[in-house]
Amino acid sequence: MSTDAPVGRRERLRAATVDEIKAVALRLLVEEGPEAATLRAIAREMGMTAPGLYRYFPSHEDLHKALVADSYDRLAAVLAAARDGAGQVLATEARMAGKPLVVVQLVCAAKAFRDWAAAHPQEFRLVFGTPVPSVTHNLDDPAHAAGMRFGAVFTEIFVRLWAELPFPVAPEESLPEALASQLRDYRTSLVDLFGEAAGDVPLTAIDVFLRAWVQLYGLVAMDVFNHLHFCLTDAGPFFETSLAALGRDLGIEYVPVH
Amino acid sequence: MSTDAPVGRRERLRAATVDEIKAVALRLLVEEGPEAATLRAIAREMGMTAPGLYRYFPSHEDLHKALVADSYDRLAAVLAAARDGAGQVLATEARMAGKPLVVVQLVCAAKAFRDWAAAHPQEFRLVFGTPVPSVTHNLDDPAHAAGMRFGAVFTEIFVRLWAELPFPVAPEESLPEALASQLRDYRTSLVDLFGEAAGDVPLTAIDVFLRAWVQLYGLVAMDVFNHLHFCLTDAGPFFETSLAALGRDLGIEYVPVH
DNA sequence: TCGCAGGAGTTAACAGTGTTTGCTTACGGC
DNA sequence: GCCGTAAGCAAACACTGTTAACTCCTGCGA
Repeated sequence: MSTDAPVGRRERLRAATVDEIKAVALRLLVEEGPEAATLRAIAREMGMTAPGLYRYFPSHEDLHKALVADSYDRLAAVLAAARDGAGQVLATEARMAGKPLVVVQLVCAAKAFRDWAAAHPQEFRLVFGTPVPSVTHNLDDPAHAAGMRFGAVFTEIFVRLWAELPFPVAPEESLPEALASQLRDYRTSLVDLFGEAAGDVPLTAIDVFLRAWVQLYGLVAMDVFNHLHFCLTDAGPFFETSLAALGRDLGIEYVPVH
Repeated sequence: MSTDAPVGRRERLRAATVDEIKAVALRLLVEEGPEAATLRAIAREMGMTAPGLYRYFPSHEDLHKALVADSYDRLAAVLAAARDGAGQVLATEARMAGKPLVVVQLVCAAKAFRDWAAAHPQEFRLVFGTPVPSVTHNLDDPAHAAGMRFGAVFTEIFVRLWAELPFPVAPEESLPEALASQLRDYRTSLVDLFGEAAGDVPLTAIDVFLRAWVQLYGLVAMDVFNHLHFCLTDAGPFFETSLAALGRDLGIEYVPVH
């Protein structure tokens, strides 16, 4: 987002310009479509010329990547806010009475994900659509790091869900070893992020959780990308029944929010 | 694909040129990436110049749409072939003994879908990735019609699955009316395609089936688009456990194929 | 306070894109 | 065999991302 503690006036002005470039680019991308966010259009909007932008971004693609990273971060913030608002929902909505907080948090985050996608389809495409040409998911890519921060919101809730409300799963031995070893590595990275509690989650539970995430992604992506048009005109109610089914897989009872 | 019964020599030559343009464009798109399939590059490859292509396609975007439609049709043909090969699988693979044919057909088709996506990632992007700018899914769009032909392979198997092996579902009344009405319309269109048998499928079963399709799409799309890289390096084994879970939802027992 | 290094921004240009216009050429149907 | 029309081309237009060379200004160090 913004750099930390710019020392001199020069750096401050520079950071402000970087932010303005990204803001204008995002506005063009959202309002006029992805192909409208050309360097010349962005520069024109800012009262300068295209080559000047190269003082701030080494290429158009790098600017694009910065927009992806920022969108990831905004989405992560929205999800975190929804999670943190779950307590309020739990306190005010009558039918929520007695629900475990972590369950309400998961439902709120899932709904916030869909709502964000519906409200910001262009940004959703930007982030979750076809990646740029054969994207080499470099670990030092800022967009990749931002993607991890986004995913952490869901996984953190899930780790807590398992700690508080474990659901019955098959024994780990039932998994093919080729999958088990991958999930073990993934679980190790979760321990680094969320502490020892993550180490207690069985691989089969992670398997179920990943499937839930795939389901959530698939549903929202097909909706935004118009791949559900062949059968549904409004995917909203279908999202409800899908959340309910998803809750059954996770051993929790789904209760509609809002 | 190819026109039906070209009368004169002129039309025959023309159809051959159209096919060559699409073949060259697809080859460039697959081998050099989507942005390499420019009109000039295609024309150069064919020993002609870019404006000449306008005799065959009114715009670059129309050529693109034709490629989408063709890819849909090729995929549909692959799925149909996998379905028709299920009898052979049933006869030769020992552990398949006693399985209902329709179940093997569904599994074969699902696996063929993933295998095709893995073998043709660029074509998968072409068809299932971010659609062209705010795609207006016109009913007269050939790509849309091809998409319906593709979907029909899965839905036909599903209608037959229900007729032969219905699984327990919740009563239709449990669905929110906003969803039920949409599913009713969709079921009516299925009756037009597959006959009266489709009319007997409960709306709740269609709800389950759609969710299965969303799961399948989400899994394959996330794999091709590299959105599973954060947790898996090879999505193959995860696809297996997902197919098993998917089978449970449909009340069938999953048996690995090949 | 002053001088200057270096950052910011410009113009001009290049190679590429999709697309249109006007032209020539060649060939299939009458 | 002629003719009309389809096929294809060269040139041009308005774009795109990107580079090079240049000017100007300004914030910083002495």
